[in-house]
Amino acid sequence: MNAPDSSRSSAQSQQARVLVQLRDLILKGAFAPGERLAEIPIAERLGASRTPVRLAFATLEQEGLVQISPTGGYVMRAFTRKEIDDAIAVRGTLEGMAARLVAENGLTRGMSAELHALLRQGDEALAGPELTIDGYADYVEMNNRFHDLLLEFAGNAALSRAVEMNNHLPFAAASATLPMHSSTGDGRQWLLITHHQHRSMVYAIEHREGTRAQALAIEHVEVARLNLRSAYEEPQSAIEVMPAMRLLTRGGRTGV
Amino acid sequence: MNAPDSSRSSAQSQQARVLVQLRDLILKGAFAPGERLAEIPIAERLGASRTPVRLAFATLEQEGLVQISPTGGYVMRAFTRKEIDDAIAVRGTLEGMAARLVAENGLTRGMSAELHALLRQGDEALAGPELTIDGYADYVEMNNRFHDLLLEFAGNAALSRAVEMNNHLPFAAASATLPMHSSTGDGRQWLLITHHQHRSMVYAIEHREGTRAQALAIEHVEVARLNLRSAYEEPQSAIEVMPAMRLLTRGGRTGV
DNA sequence: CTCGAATTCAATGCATGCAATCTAGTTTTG
DNA sequence: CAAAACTAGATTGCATGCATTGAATTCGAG
Repeated sequence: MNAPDSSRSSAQSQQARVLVQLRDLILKGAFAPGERLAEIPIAERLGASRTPVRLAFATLEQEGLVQISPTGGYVMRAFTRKEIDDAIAVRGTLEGMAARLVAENGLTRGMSAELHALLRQGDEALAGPELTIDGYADYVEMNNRFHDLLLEFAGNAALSRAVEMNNHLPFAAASATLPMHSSTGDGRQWLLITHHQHRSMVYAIEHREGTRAQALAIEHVEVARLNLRSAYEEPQSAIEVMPAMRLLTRGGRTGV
Repeated sequence: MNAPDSSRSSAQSQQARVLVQLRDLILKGAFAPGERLAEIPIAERLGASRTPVRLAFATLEQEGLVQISPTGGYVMRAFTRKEIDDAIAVRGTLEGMAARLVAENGLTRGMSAELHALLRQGDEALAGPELTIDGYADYVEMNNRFHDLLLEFAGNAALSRAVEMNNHLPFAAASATLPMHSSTGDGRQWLLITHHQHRSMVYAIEHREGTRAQALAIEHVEVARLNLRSAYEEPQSAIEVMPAMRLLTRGGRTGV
């Protein structure tokens, strides 16, 4: 209706653009769990025809964000707390494997330098007595790169793919569970803890302590679980920072 | 134009049928690595229009079987030996996690009975002094169900999804690396070893020995790695049993 | 004879039309 | 008044047409 032909000048294909925008909409909680995802309204909303939308649906279904309706079409999925918890546990196992691999294979000088640069970046982000918004953003950015780098250094494509797939679920990614406590006072405390874990992991990796590096990576994701748990206790405040909280069901049911 | 509308009476959708058939074609080595996968010939070959084929491509690309060509369209992927090895290692880690979870959560009576039934089925398949074709098929069937059951008992949907995704890669699935030695004399030896590992895993799980169960599951996939390695040494005989061997590149390059 | 450039052909990406199917609303009957 | 059946509307699944873009072939020049 509103002729959204803005950003039509984007050089990439419709298919890629629709996929990204639709995934963003979903993760922003634009659709309620169980809601029918009709092709035509979404196509109009994104300024494309039904074909790229349908393509995007196929991908999003693989990613686990939408479900195929038995009657045809797609339906917004609901996520239980257990599912998110389980996905975080899977991430812990996979990142633990990555850390162990990196420790066993050893770091080149360049790799080590990159990791230490990220550690310093984290130091700076957490330097002051108070955590600023910019410092927080810097830390999140550093955190993402740290986790990506570990996977890259592990040199296992299947492992990277598995983590990437897992991270598509809401709240399962490394950065997803950090933001919720940024404004509260103890947010900095949590970041100091995770940052210390990062430093320990680098130390363990550099000293070829594979088992320790693995254990640290597994323990590392427990912070994400704790943060998610506390977000559950204050849903109304958490939903403002993380709109995808809408996708979580209260009870134990997957939206069927 | 030759209108292959056989099996058109299948009740399922074109999309699902094309996806399954195309995946089968790929895993049977119908396309050479790097080969351009044109929509029209494939659509004609499968008796559908280009639309379902395109949909299937999107899914297969998520599964990692085909690549998007930078110029547009899709290209058959090549797999290096390292990629397969890495995928098997990932499966080991994930199945190790599953075994540990089952051990920690405990088995119900029914679960235990199911596992023991599979163990007995394996005993019978390997009973005779010689391994028959039927016995081999029974063992493969049992093996698949064993691994599926462990994942199911783990009760972690994200974990199941990760394994499922990983298994889409050729040779990465649990059953994929068993068949190659069926005809040779030492095939039975290998199956006896893996069967013993199954039994040990069930024992460890029943006794809540999570770490042992995990270690056994990780070690379990090493047999798959060894089998894959020996298949490399006799490529011409292996390619007859496993046509997907064609998809493996000799050198270290991914088909680019 | 070889290399380069222009042209022609084919294939993709996307939009849309059409038939089958599901949904919702309304009417009718017990 | 309630429940079931029928009808009308809308939506999906699929096929296909069209324009744009990449690839290959052929022609020409050095």
